[in-house]
Amino acid sequence: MSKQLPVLATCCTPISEAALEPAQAAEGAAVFKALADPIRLRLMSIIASAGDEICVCDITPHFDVSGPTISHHLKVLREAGLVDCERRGTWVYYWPIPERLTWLSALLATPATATATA
Amino acid sequence: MSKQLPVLATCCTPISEAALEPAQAAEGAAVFKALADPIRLRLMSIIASAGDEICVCDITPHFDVSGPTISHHLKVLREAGLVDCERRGTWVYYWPIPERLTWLSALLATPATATATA
DNA sequence: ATACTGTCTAGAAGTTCATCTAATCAGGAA
DNA sequence: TTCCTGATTAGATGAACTTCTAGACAGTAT
Repeated sequence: MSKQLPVLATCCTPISEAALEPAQAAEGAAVFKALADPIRLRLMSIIASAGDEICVCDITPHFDVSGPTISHHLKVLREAGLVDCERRGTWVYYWPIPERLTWLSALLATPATATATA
Repeated sequence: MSKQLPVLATCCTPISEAALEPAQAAEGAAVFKALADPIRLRLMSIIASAGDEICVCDITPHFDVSGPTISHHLKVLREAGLVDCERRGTWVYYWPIPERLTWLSALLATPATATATA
């Protein structure tokens, strides 16, 4: 179930430091788009804060939308490289890819961010 | 030209640490949506890396789309609270609101982020 | 006042997106 | 095998988004 993705640089220059090249902007915007939905942002947060991994069956009850809709949103997060998953028996488990979040966080970092997170 | 916005908490719990409440998720997703477009992400980057402020007339030449399209995207960034602007004579100047970027960066922070930005 | 420049607003066209229902696939149990 | 449950895929619909052209507005200069 793993996806082949263009590998994002593991580190980057924050957007406040130098203007992004169009190609980098397209890459970054695609990942932000994956988080630009309330349900997907909550999904990401539930998965990322779950500790290790979490079963879809434990995710769905948090939401008021249909199962296929959750499945669709999980696919978007997967294709953005933010999470990955594996079927084990009847159930499918999801876990976060924290490098992706780290990369985004660094992209948005400002001089104040370093102080705030230090 | 300043906007009245619901004030985001200046600090926050990273999404990896605790699951976001629906209301927080809606708030965050709205800001991510503003950055989820290649042109807007480049605009944000150009404005944030300009030092102090920058004239629209110095922004437009970087892009291949029409003036009204740039104007529309700047409005989206403004309504997301990411930038603000002021007309001075013939020209309009934009500057970043770095607290907003700091907030987003902190929201996405992971344990690794603190190390990376420290 | 009139003309010119820089920027924004209004309205329209085409595209993308979120969501649903129905159907399909994967795996376990009888 | 056959049935049942968990999850995904397929297809359709209505809403939202991006972009354009045309027009309006703000300010300067002649």
